[in-house]
Amino acid sequence: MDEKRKVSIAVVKRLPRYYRYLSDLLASGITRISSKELSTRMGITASQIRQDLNCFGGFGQQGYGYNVELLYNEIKKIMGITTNFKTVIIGAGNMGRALATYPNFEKRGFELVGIFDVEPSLIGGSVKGIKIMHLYTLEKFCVDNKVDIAILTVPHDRTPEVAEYATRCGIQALWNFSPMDLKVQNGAIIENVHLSDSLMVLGYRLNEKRES
Amino acid sequence: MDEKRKVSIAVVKRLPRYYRYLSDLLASGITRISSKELSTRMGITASQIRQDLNCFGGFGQQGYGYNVELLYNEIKKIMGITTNFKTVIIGAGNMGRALATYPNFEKRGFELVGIFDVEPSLIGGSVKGIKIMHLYTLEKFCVDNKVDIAILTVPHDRTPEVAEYATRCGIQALWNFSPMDLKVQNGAIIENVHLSDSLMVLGYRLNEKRES
DNA sequence: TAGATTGTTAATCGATTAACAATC
DNA sequence: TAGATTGTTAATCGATTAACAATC
Repeated sequence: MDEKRKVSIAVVKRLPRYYRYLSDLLASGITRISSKELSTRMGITASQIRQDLNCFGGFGQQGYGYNVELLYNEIKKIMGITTNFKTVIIGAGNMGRALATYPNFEKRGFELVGIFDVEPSLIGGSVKGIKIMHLYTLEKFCVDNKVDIAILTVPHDRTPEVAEYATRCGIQALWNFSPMDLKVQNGAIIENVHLSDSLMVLGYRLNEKRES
Repeated sequence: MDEKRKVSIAVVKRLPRYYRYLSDLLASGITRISSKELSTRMGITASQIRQDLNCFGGFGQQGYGYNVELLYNEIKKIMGITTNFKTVIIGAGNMGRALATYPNFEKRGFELVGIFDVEPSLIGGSVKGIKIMHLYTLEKFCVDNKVDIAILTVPHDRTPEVAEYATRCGIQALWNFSPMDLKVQNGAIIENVHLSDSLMVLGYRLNEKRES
């Protein structure tokens, strides 16, 4: 009895954006907002906002609009920010260490519980008070700690094996920073970040602008 | 006389992916490929591949398929990888320094020419052989060097003013890492990265999977 | 040549936008 | 109550997929 159909990925990808705007509204003391007013701020249509939100429920009120705090908390729940995902970083290089100190992740409900690497000179060190451990101890670590997510910031050529190992340890979600499409393994969920892809799109758009 | 209509952003965003797959094919010594075979590897339809490529020209040959090296070089040109964009990093914190050492950017035609910050303890130091300079010297630096792109890895609250300053210095493209939608200023092109948005989507999908 | 595979047009699908009755 | 604005259905738009004639 699967009564509600799956929300499209296009909608899901807009949710963090709604969350950011609502957070800003809340911070500036605005308590109610109409889809019309929000659409002006976000640069999308009011129709789209109402359609998107109605995938999850009727959070508004006719003639009034939306209560900012209520809507903010609803999206917080929908996005799982209240879940407190236990997260490990695999790969304690520059990018791994940068992500470890990224302040936004904790605010969004992601708790860093461990950092792993294979490089002897790094192991035993710590980032943000969290010890860097040897990757081979991840399996034991996952038995003791219920790890939800692994952030993969490992060299390109090691990524597939590390991903495979992480999922074998029972980690169900991978956030991959290598410039490759990691294939789903052992049923794990994967988000590929592809920073250089994004930069290449910027380059394309810059050339396009200059040519016009 | 604008005879060719603008390529949709959906297509442009797939180009780096084609580029990666072709690079891999080239590395493994495969010299020709059909849209059918490539579609299997990439997990998209052959129709989409042919449609996408034909936005830019007819690179294939009936009965044969595509020459891998030729197609690779065409996409390289289309994406502007041959352009060698001069790039500066603004914000020499953890993320800025991590990006400075990210090996893929140079390979993709982005040359790091300067790093800027306002923090006195950082200025004078260097990353990857490139001196960290005071942000207020950026204007002069841009007069002496033709800077194409600024990578913004500055704190959230300083981002709008820094972006505005960078564009006033004549920089036409910004790659923004702050969790906010930077508005186009002085006609500059902007790509927002939004790492925490991506992580939140991963969290949503993980919850969704667990609930099913 | 015959088989394979492109380039391109037409059909389908899904996402966005418009419209409006319901109702606060 | 009258005005405003939602939730939702219908219309539109654009992107993806299918089909196939052209041709290597």
